[in-house]
Amino acid sequence: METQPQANTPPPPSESELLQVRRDKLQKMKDKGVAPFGGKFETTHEPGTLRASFENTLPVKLGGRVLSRRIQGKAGFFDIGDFTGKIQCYMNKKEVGDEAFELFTDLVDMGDWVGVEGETFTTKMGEPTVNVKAITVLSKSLRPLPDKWHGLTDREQKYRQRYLDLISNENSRQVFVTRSQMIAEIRRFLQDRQFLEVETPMMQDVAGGAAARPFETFHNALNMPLYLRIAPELFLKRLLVGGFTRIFELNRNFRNEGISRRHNPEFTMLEAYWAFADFEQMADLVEGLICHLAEKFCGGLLIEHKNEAGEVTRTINLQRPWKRVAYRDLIRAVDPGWFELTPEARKTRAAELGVEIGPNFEDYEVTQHVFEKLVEEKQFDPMFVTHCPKELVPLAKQNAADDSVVDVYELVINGQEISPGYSELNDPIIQRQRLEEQAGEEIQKIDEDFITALEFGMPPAGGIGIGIDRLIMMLTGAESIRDVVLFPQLKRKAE
RNA sequence: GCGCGGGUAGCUCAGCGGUAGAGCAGUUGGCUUUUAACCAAUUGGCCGUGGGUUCGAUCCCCACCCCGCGUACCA
Repeated sequence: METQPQANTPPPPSESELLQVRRDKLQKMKDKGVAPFGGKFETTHEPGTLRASFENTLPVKLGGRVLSRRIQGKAGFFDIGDFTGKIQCYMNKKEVGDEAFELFTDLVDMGDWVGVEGETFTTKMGEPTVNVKAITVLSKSLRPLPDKWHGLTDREQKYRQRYLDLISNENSRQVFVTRSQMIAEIRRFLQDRQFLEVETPMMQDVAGGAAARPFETFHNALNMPLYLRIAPELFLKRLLVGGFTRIFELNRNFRNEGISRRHNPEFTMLEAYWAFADFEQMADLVEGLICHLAEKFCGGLLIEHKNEAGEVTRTINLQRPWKRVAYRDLIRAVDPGWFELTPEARKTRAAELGVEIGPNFEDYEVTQHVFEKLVEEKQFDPMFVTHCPKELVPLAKQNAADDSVVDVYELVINGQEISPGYSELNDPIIQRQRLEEQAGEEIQKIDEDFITALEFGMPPAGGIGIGIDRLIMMLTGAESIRDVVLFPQLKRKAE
């Protein structure tokens, strides 16, 4: 094969035409003395809120991004929007003058931020509109927006460039606004019940409070390794010891594990502790909280999940009271003779039931896998699974009548764990034994200072965790945790 | 890690051995109550990356990168 002559090699990559056109407009703005990147602009309204509580003949001043334009000769319509929604604007050449009108038609693009000042009116098509008297460029956009009709559908780009997703997809914007409002409401709900919000370390010497691999980092000045927390539990219990008898923390946890539809390496967890309460009261609290959120934000206790075509694919019924069933009863419903089998026979039986079992599984793990595959993943309406085997939950109190199980619930909704709740273990001697049994070889992972704190006396207490991301998924119908986390973790993409 | 699917214009998508297509966006005209505005014309591509096979590869084969779904591991 012959090599191409040098003269035929393509010219060096230049900016695409679309980008160049916008840079040219930027320069033209500067030439006309129009500042393309604006500054302070005092507003009276936001686009969405103005449209939602619209009145005619109202003088208004507001800012937003130009989302669409419909120009027809000597007049034109355009929509401006932000996280509150959008509103239509109208400009008439005769009213605003040639200069302002041509600035708008010639130099302002879809995607630019503008400030408008004018008076509201309703068009003959019935659309609430701002009749613009003056327009101010607040920020020139140098890149074109995604398709105005289809929005941004490429999953990778939605996650990597969330701002584009938020600009162009109404659903996505709504999910994150709702998420924010729900989290604010959770705080209000707990504060109304005299819970105190606290902050405990995210960088910990020993990553305790759950069974998960932590992220490791290093503090130079202290010359010591640190771990990002996998749970705040052990610090919150220290605060119970300190007399903070109703507390909660709502913030990020970090777990160095696989990523999936249900797992992001950093995720938001609520933990709350209520001294002198038990797991049953905590179940009542969680039931009340989630129903409150559903009624406030989802229009009731029937949560409909829809596919992209808008068809209802699942309805979750949150009507109270929620079922409360013992773990072992749920297993017996799958196989009545399960607990009469030998551990070896249980492995065989699990395989017969279609549950894959690893060769080194402990007996309780075999049962737990059967539970996860045949109970949890099939349970969509809320159910409190109570009295789990103690091996699964080393920080909870053993049941008074049967010390092989613990006084806990595991709330399952939408086929996944949403919230655990415990009667917290406050006996320091038993707590040490339980943690040692769990740690096995890795005994250095025991948080000795936590045990010391318990030895000073921790009040009996009920505790809960709520996986906020999964809760939001359930309430908004999102199928992936990435759709409720603004910037989910992705692999670096080579340039 | 393994399996399946995907990566083509700024965006949404066709094309699957024979000169790269459409809609939207953009550009140029026209249009003073439109709203996926409309009418006319038109610009725009390392067809994810690197190797093969072939006269010829966006298309077939191999490897790699990234994304999604499932599964396994971490537990």
